[in-house]
Amino acid sequence: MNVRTRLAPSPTGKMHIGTFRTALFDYFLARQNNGQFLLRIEDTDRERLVPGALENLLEMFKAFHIDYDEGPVLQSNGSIVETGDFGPYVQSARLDIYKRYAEELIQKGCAYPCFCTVERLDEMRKSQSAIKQTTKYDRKCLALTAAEAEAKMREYESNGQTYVIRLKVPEGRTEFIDAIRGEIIFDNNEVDDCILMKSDGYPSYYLACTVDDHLMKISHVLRGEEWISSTPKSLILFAMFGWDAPIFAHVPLLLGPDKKKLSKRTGDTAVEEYFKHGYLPEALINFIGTLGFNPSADREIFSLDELVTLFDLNKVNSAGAVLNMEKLDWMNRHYLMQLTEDELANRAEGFVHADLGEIRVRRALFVERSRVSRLTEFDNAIAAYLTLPEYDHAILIWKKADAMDGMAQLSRIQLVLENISHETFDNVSLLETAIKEYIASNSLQNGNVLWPLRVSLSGLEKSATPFELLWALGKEESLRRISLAINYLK
RNA sequence: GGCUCCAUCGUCUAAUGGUUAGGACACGGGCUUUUCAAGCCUGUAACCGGGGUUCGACUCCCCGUGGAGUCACCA
Repeated sequence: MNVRTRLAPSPTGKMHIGTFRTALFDYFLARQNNGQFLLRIEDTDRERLVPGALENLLEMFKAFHIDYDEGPVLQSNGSIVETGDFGPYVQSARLDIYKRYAEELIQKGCAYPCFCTVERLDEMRKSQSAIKQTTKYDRKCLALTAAEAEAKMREYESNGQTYVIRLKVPEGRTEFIDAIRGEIIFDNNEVDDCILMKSDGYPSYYLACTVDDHLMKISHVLRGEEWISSTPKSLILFAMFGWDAPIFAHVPLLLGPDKKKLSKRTGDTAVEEYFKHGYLPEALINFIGTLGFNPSADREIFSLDELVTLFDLNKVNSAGAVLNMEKLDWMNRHYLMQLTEDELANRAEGFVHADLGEIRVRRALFVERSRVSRLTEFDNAIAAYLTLPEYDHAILIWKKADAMDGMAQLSRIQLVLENISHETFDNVSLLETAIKEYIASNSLQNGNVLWPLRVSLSGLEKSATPFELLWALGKEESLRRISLAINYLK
């Protein structure tokens, strides 16, 4: 079987983190099987369309470097073009197709026009729920004979009135094997005669999605658990058309701390927000991609490529997953630690207000990366490197020494550092070796030398090691700060 | 409320009938160390309940309980 997966979002807002997780699974499955992963835009709800939503979606794919084989692609000049042989991939451009299939269904007696007003439908549902019944269409318009229905359709069309087309759900039951959950059975009595064609001429999700999944030869439908209860409608449609249904796999929900479907009230839902908070794409892929799916018993860190080879639909969990933000922070820190000086400077762009071309800034970022979790924290973390320290007597003096000793130690180390070459200053471990040798050969205590040195450089009670500070600040700036501290103690 | 799904440490999870129920985050302790991180070692902490099936159940079945999703001319 040629594996073809698809992500079918509707452009009603910024890309949702749950959508991204589904996209990841789609991607894993397609890539692992040398199949295709496609993007289809389901924009049939004209009222909920949000300008820029499509662009945001495509930008997020770019930001993650997740590529798909077919669908709309954002060009560098901002325009959108489609690739693939099964287009158009935007549903609003496929209206004639859906219309044709809706007519076929009416011909076959599998669908019928409905002329009920929204007011009547509201009333109907109200009285149904009043007596604790399942709310579903009462089939009033199904009582019309084919001829009556035909005549009424013509009448409505001629005087500009609108009507909808409904699915005529057959008797019996619908069952399917969910690739993640196993057998799921619905009694068709529970399935509503849902609308297939809306009064504005656009198809509903049920019709459009089913038709497109067939026409685009989708082999696996991966989607959120919230879709389980609508699956019978899709299956009924596939059967009516005489098409083979794809494999359905309902992935578990992403939950907020309240264990309910993630919502804006309890956490960030837009992928973009996570980028804004300073999370790295590789960390996000690792974190989200292993939520509800774990490839190993004793490993946490996986690259995108590793997840592609290790992914297994059978091993995807059924239960929802609460987002553990502390773990995301930990993972992000892990990936931050993997970056080289140059990479780090690149990633920090847009997050750090200092000049990233400056060597001191780049080194400061590199030194501080183990002390931050997210890119947004760097601005604060490197502040001490950019402005001259303001000393505090109590901090500058080591607990086991006094001001006299502190000043003496600083004066001595200042002389030592002056004689250390710029080459040595460019290498943290050489610097460390040189200073430790000086301490050892003069029978000094580490604390007596290192503590005031470190504080003279950073001005802080807690900071990176003096060796890292010297390396990041450079010889001249370091000596300048030491002099400053000596003067402060005088 | 109807229907459907789900149920292992606080959280993410491993275990596919036989384990002292493993790992990770977070938390506690220790090592390292001039401080803070990082790193390394280590501790606390879980099979929702009740019945079966079986020589043996976290694992399979049933019934409860709890949680969630869904019931639109939204997807």
